[in-house]
Amino acid sequence: MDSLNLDRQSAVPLYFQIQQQLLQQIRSGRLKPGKPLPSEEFISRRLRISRMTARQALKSLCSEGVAYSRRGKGTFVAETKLEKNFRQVLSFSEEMEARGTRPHSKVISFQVVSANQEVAEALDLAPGEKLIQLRRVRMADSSPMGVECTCLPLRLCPDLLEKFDPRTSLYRTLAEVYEIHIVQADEVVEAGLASPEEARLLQISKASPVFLFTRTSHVESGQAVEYVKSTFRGDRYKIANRLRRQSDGNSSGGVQWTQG
Amino acid sequence: MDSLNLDRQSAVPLYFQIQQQLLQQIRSGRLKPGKPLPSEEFISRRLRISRMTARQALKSLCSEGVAYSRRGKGTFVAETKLEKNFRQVLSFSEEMEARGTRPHSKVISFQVVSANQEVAEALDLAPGEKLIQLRRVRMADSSPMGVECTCLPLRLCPDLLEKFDPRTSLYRTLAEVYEIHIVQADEVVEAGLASPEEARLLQISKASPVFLFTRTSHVESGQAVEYVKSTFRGDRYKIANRLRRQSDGNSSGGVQWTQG
DNA sequence: GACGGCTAGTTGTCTAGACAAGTGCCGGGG
DNA sequence: CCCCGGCACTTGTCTAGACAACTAGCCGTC
Repeated sequence: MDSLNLDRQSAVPLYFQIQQQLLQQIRSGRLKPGKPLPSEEFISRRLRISRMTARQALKSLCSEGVAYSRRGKGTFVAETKLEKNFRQVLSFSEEMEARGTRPHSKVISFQVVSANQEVAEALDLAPGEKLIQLRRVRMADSSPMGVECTCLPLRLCPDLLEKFDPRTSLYRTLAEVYEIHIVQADEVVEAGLASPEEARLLQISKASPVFLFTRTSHVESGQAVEYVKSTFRGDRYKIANRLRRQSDGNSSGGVQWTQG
Repeated sequence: MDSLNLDRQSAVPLYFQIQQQLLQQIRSGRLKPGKPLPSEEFISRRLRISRMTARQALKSLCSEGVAYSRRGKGTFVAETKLEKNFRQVLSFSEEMEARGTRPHSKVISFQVVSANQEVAEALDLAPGEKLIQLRRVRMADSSPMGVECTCLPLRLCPDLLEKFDPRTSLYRTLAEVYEIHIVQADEVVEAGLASPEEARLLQISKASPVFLFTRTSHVESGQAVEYVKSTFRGDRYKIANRLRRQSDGNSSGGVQWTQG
């Protein structure tokens, strides 16, 4: 009834199969917060695998914040109060879907422009180098949520204007057509007030509070390939985060820990 | 000269000793971003330990975002462009120190109050249960940066009013005096406008843009022990984050990846 | 009843291997 | 010149153990 089983022919690692099955039991509510997960010993005997492999499955759940371990006691399902928002910061599409609304975009402009100093600096471009600039209003159902302006060096994707359908995923197009695989981004968030143009596009009153996001995305070599500035409605948008503290003082989460 | 060495008599785990030494080499600049760390094989031969132990040291650096691994290539020091801000979201003390300014606080009130519904719900309290409430203005040098209101159930720390010096670290006091070890927090960030009182305390004009933070902190069992609401100046405060994308779909950072 | 020791169960750490799979380079054959 | 195979190196996964350290309950002694 524990419905743990393995496909040893599969290319999927054993620990990952176990991790996914446990995760599913947690998500489905069969394993409730605070309740113990099967022990490393139990899993390894039951599935006839090494204890280290079972351990790897449990530890991966811990590193995601889904579970926690206590020496001498066991591994337990973590509380899941913020589950719905957890790790969804800025993930526009996912957040909209979690709310049951369909995300889509309205393209304001999609064109080639010359880089201003700010973008040139962020993307390490030659002065006046050409950019692809894509400005969109991000919508949830028919309600505008934010304005987003994405800049890419033209030389990296010279025919993007023809090859990219702005209603699809930009990142997927970059990966499939140009072999540009973004693996990391640095992002800064500020609180500000909507400009008159933003207020009009977002259908809010002037000087409403907004989030200002500035993101620089990089490929594996560290080269910056994308610069995005966006403005999101403060009344409709929240950032949710889970912070974690490690015993030594280094955080495994996306943010460092606050000292009280 | 690689200055890796072990104290086998120490109670400190071997992998942790290695991790700390590598971390120190990275922080000191002897290992630069993009450069490879010693391979698992090299470390295990050099220190005469098992490869799995060397691996554990490297993996722990990866899980902290200090390094990253590429199958077939090696483990490398992560880029640190945003190092100063990276993972410092809401870490008031550290951010101030990074700017070269000294953080301190001005206590507005430190008293016992009855829980309102919002706090009672967050901390799972009985109706009307007593709280310790600490309101502070967070300052950088002599400039106010934010207002913070911290609430703790009185029954968990009955004599905190006497035992805690508000100029010291609250978390350290909770750990040392009451054995309350906070290991996780869920936080929500909103963009808003300063209220008249906040504007006065922060010395900004009314209706200036501000960040609103709401944090619920938990001990390992999942029990909520702290509820914090704070308001920080939008003109002085930024949130910096590094997002990382993994091939699997499991994020090691604190936030999930945005689809372009 | 209080206390202490024993024991079973659990996670933490560590060993000494194994094979798979991806990367980068070099050299040989076309 | 270009391509491809082989080789060295690396990380990813897995095995089958070992001992240490901690927890919780049980039981007998004081």
